[in-house]
Amino acid sequence: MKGAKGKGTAKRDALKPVDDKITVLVTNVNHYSFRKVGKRKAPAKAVGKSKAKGGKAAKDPNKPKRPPSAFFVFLEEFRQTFKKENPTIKAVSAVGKAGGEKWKSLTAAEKAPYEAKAAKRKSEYEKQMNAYNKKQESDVEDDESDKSKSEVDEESAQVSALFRS
DNA sequence: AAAGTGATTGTTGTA
DNA sequence: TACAACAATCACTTT
Repeated sequence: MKGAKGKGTAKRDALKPVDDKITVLVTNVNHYSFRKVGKRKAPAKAVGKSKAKGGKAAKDPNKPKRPPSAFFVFLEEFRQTFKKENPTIKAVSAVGKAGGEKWKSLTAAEKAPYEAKAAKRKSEYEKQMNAYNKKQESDVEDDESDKSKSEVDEESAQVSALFRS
């Protein structure tokens, strides 16, 4: 009975806390209203990672993944630091909590570099999406013999994008 | 063996 | 406009 998870079938958060901090910034923010005060996710979607069963959606290795937010960029670095100071702690939950707490303690100026990097990532994402969409159009139907040429051309574009930075 | 889970915040995509 | 879903990570859990 380790019962580490407890819920078991609970997808990601089922019922997340979010009850004490959110109210604060809601008052003045008219643009974005409430940040989803209450539940984050209701349906039980399989995320699409696996599935790979008779279906067709998902399972697109070429599909570019969403660009990491500034917080995630910060997390990448934070994880290393956290791991060094806490080599024994490897739980994602521990790093996530510590990272979130630290992130909030950072000032806008300190977040700036991370946001800049995130913006850059987004730029690349758009570029890759462009290539991905283009591929989709060509991929709908056609002869696979010509596909090789297309793939090579697209890869070159992506590689070039990476070098541009 | 391989996919899923947990925990964080931000951004993207969709209705 | 507002919400749902997903992005990385890694040991453990489940099928």
